[in-house]
Amino acid sequence: MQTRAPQKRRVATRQKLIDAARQIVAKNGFAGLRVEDVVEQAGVAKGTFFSHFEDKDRLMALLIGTQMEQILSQIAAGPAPADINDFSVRFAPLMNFMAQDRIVFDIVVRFSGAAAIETTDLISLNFGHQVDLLIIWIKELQGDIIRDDVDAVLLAEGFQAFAIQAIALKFCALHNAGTIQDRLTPYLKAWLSRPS
Amino acid sequence: MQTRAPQKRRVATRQKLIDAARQIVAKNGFAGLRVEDVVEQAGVAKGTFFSHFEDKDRLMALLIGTQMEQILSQIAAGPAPADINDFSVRFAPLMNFMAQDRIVFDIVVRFSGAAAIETTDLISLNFGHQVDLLIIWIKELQGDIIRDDVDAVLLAEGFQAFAIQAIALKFCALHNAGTIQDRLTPYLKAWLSRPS
DNA sequence: CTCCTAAAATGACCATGGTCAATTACAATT
DNA sequence: AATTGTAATTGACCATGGTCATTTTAGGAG
Repeated sequence: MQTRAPQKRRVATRQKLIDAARQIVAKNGFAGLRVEDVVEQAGVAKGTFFSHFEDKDRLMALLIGTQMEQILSQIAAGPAPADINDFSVRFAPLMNFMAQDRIVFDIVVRFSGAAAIETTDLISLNFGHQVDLLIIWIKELQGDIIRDDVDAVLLAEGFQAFAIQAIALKFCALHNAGTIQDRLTPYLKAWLSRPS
Repeated sequence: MQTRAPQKRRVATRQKLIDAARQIVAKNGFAGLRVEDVVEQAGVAKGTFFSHFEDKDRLMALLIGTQMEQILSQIAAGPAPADINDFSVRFAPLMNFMAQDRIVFDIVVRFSGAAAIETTDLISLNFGHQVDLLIIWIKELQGDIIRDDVDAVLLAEGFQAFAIQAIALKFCALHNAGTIQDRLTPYLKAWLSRPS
């Protein structure tokens, strides 16, 4: 089945919608993003929006995923962690981004799909990329300060589970003392440390 | 500040709403729960609903939390796990309940502690009860098959992080092969096992 | 029993995400 | 250039969660 290439017009319209959404998010935050505002700013009809995006959440997932990829590439360009505490520190920008807003975190969780292989969804792709980077970092330290009795893939995916948990606690009124990193580190120490 | 006791009428109305909601969920599932149907079946006006529940999600959280407490008490009444694999098996009913439906899982995550704004929120309470039970189970096996170099509380909370991750993968189209328990067990073995 | 005040309930109304039959613009074919 | 099939867009309309000024009712005081 041959899928015809989209017309130039369609590509332009899509870009107008994305640009408009980005501006609105920059001004009002993700919580203040309304479809009516997006289409008005983009100068298209409401129906056009939904012919480009399955729903509002997909557009948000696109915007969020794009930013997550940018942040992750910054992290990947930086130095590898030297100790377990560094894992939290290096990932702080990405975790703080995910934790900036309840809506953002909800979207991330919903679309994370943790380490998906074949999908066009940027967030789940990003989670895959996170694992890729973590595996590289873990393998560098494995046998040294990191345990080598567990596969690096499992250790990397476990990191993500703890990260999500640490971020979730940020939104808990009862547990919002301290930074995300402070909450994550004890788990990582127990999870990654080489048994002595 | 003295809060006056609610009138009998109010208690009765609240119960009518909850009963109506339960019947609708039993018939249409959580995804098919509409506020208009609830108030119609309860025989009250729409505004009454929102004077009893902050929003629709809170009602769902109440229904879900109630069922989770029932399931957890069943689990607690059963035998303690004899090995690490048993942890997944014992918790299977609760995890399958949380994984029955995307909406249910979303609500659970949102209110699990990621959203423990109200201390009366049954779901976050339930997560606390889960930890309580897990701590008891862990302590029974700690030093034997379970590592004792990490605090039982941390181990219990880590269990939850892995459980959420395992359930989340169920909703990922690419990773929906196998049971939740199958996905959880490798993490638990690595997390709980006494280093040899 | 009759007032009276606060609690409780009401329902018209709003906000906003989402649908779809109808219309317009594009590009390939003649 | 005219025709035509289909991609792209439109906007009136719908579905449903949520609001709030108004009305009704409980139940205590006199």
